[in-house]
This record gives sequence, structure tokens and C-alpha cells, in this order.
Amino acid sequence: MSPTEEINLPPVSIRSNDGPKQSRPTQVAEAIKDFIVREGLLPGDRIPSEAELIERFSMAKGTIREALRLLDAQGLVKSRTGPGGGTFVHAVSTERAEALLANYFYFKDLKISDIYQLRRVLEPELVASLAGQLPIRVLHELEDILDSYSEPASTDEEERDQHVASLRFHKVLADQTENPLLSFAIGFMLTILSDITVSRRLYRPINLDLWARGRDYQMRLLAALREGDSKAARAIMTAHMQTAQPLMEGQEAVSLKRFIRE
Amino acid sequence: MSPTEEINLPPVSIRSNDGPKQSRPTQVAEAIKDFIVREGLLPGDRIPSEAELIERFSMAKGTIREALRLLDAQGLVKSRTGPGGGTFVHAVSTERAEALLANYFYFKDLKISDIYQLRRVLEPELVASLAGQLPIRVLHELEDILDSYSEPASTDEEERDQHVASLRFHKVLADQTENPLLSFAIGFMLTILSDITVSRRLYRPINLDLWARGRDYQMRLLAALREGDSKAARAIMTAHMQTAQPLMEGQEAVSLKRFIRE
DNA sequence: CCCAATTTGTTCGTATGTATC
DNA sequence: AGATACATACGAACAAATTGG
Repeated sequence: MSPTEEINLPPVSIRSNDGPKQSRPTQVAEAIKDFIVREGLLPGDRIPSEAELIERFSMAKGTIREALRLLDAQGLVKSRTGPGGGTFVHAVSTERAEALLANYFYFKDLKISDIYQLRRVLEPELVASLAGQLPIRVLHELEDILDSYSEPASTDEEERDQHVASLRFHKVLADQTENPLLSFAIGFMLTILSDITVSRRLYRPINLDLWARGRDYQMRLLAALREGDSKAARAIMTAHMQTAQPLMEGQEAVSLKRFIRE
Repeated sequence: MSPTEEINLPPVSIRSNDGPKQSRPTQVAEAIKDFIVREGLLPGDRIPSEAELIERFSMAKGTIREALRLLDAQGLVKSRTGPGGGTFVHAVSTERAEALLANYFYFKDLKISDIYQLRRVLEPELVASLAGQLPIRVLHELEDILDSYSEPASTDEEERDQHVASLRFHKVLADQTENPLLSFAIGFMLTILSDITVSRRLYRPINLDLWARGRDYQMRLLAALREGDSKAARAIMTAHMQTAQPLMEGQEAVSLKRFIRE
């Protein structure tokens, strides 16, 4: 009848006593996830309509819809109304993944220094693997970003904008690696830093000298990347990350004080 | 009337034209998130009951429940039935955060070598910061784990169990750092590797010599950690991570082929 | 431009389950 | 055991969005 396999609830015997009984929407959501895996569904593929799911699971519409919301929140499906509409498998977006992970850190007190402990080793590794690999287009993009803060900032807003722009410099680099894990890890940290910069007054005492030195590092980095000098790129980035050290002192327990929006 | 501030939907003017209209449950979920932040609610704190939310938002029960499911899926709230029950703020568990992030990588082809590119720099950084800081209890725990695979495996199942145990060795270390980001990053990678090891036949050709050398590294690492020799710990872990290199060749595009369960 | 069909979105009323007292 | 206060689930209806004729 239907071209697809059936979506079933797992036999009760299997889950027996492991923890508190799960709600029906949760069970349905898990069953649909299994279905997606079993059928090898890809982003864009349609999953059964609400009406079909109601029949398949013999559950009320509300229950089914709650299950779909669970998957929706995870970023795994998107729904559209109308003919040809329905619920479709969706690749979790980077933004969604970052927002969900940021929730995890909301109640932890993540410090700026914690982030830099990772940046200090990940970003040098990143640029080392990128040296000589960047298309000219990207090199130009990086140059443009550097140009956007060639002059020292005069106001606080300018200062903040320049700081966000300098984070974008790193973001462009992170987007270039083929390693999705490395790209995400660095991108996530940049999002957090950018969010903190925008929402709060981070880096209050403007240290012009420090700032100029940071830009100098980035220019030298750009040169090394262009020439394909992997070792130099790594060394420059390492030194660059080191300069952020003083920025972290006095910045105790600057944790997230809001949820990141997708 | 109520001790808490009101929960309001944001004025329509603010979100004006940014993208497709959001569903009501999504708007409600965001409003509740804002409420949690604004009120500074902590894990365990209660958010208004469904009945109250229905009144506050003037929406039907189903809509409110879908909103709560959205928060539920993100791991931010848990509901309990009965008197004194309700919906409560919940700190996102590490397991939940890992499962949600794993969804992101489900559709990407994450390679073993990608994971190791990060482990190679993060784990040495971890042990360097941990040297001399570990309580005796933890040192003993690490010893016990090493003891669990002092003899070479004879069967495939034993081989797999030993591999999972050796990942647990690293997990114990990751749990010791005060840096929640570093801890999560390494823990996440270990979960993925463990999952792959269990569900698939990873590391098929058993390389006994390589295995023995790996254990030797871990023992020397343990000694360095005990003595507080940060530089040695870093160097040993770096070398240890290097030995995994051959394991990755021929292991192309081993991506996740199922969703991680919490 | 309107109309009809399709599918998700939302409402309301009612009933059941569950934990507390 | 019974009353209470919650979440959980059901079912029928209607609303809104989208597509095609």
C-alpha cells in the first residue's frame, strides 16, 4: 500500500524498566527518528502527514503534533502548510546547533578564559591546515575585513563594531576548513564571544596599542596563509591568541546571561 | 496578584519582516525563555502552570503544550504531574547536549580523522592543565581502568570492550577540568567514538602491538600527571594521539549512521 | 481573481492518569 | 480512601496557508 516501511513503536519489553516512563510524544518522536534512519531519508524528504501518523500510531492529533514539535525543536524537521506541504526532514542548521549548545552553557559559568584555552590551540591548528589552500576570493575577503578597521575606533560603538569585525575575520577562516567539527567548534566560540561583545560592554578599557598589535598579527597571518607557510601561520596565530591573555584578567565568570537566538 | 512578572508576547513591530511568520508555539516558547532569563529562574524553579499560561497568552491548551514541548526538547524544562507538579526549569544535561549536537553532524560526513585533528591538540592541552591537580581518588580510578585491559583481548567483543574502556580513561580526565567547554568538547568526541565503536566494527584489524603501545603511553601519562609534570604529560598525550594516525587511514567518511540516544 | 482541495495550525470540551495530602 | 491539583491524552471542529484549476 504505502511505499515506505511501517513506523512502529518499539516493543515495550525492550525498554522495560530503564527510567521513568516516557511520554507518548517522546516515544513517537524517537520512532520517527528511527524511521528516518531506517529509510535513509535525506533533507527535503517528506515524512508521513499528521493524518497518516495519527492512523499509524493510533493516537490523537495533539499527541502527534507534540511529537513533531520535539523534532522541530531539534531542528530535524520543518513543516509547511497547504497542498504539497507536510513535514520534511531538515538538516540541522549551524545556527540552530549553536543555539541549542548555548543552552547547555547557560547554567554553567563559562569564562572568557575557558574559551581562549580552546582557541589558543584550535585556531593555530586551523590556520596551519589552511595555509596555501585558500582561494583568492577568500584572501580578498579577509583583506576587506582588515580594511574595515584600519583606523582606530573613536566611539564605543565603533570599538564594538570593530571587535565584532575582527571576530568575523576568524569566522571566515573557520568556514574554510573541510573539518566540520573544527569549523563548528571555532564558529561556536566566535558566536559566543560576538554575543557577549554585543550585549555587554566587553573589553571596556580600550587598549589601542594592544588593538594595533592584533591587527598586525592578522596581516602577517594573511601573508603566511597566502604563501602557504603552514608553520609560520601556526606560530603567528598562537602569538595572536596569546595577546588576548590580558583581556581575560579581571573578566571573571562572564557567563551567558541570555539565550542565543537562532 | 502574581508574584512574578508578566509573560508577554513581544510586540509585533519588533520582529516585523524578518523571515517567515513564526508559529504560535514557537513564539510562546521564546517568550517563556525570555521570562526565565528576566526572572533569573534557576534549575528547579517552577514556571507557570499550563492553565496559567493558557490565560496569560490567551491560547488553547494544545498550543501551550506544543510550546512546552519545544522547551522540553531543548532540555530546558521538565514536567511532572500531580499536585506540586508543573513544569520546572532544568539545566540542560550533558547527555542531552551531546545528543542534540550529534543531530547536527548526522547529515555531515564527519571523519574519524576530523575528530582526531581536534583530539590531537585538545587532549594534550587538557592533561597539561591537569598535571598535579588530580585527587588520589581519580588517579586510582585511572589505574583501575588501565588494569581492566592489561591482558590483550582474545575475542572481538573483548576487543571492543577494551577499546570503550580506553575511551573511558580519557573521559575521566575530561571530567576533571574546570573548563566546561573543554570538558564538553572532549567528552562529545569520546561519545561519538564510543558510539561508533559499539555500533560498528571499528578498528577491525586488531593491531596488538599498537594496542600495547597505547597502554604504555597511558601508564607513562599517569605517572607524569601524578608527579605534576605538565610538559611531560602534554608530550606523552601528543605522542599517544599520534599513534591513532594509522587507524584512520582507510577509514574514509565514517559518519554517523544513527541518532545518538540520550 | 476566485474557488476548491490539501495539509498544517489552533481551539474547545472532556476525560484519564498521576502524585500529594 | 478520597479530594485535590496538576499534566497527559482524546476527538471533533474550525481556521489559516498554499497550490492548482
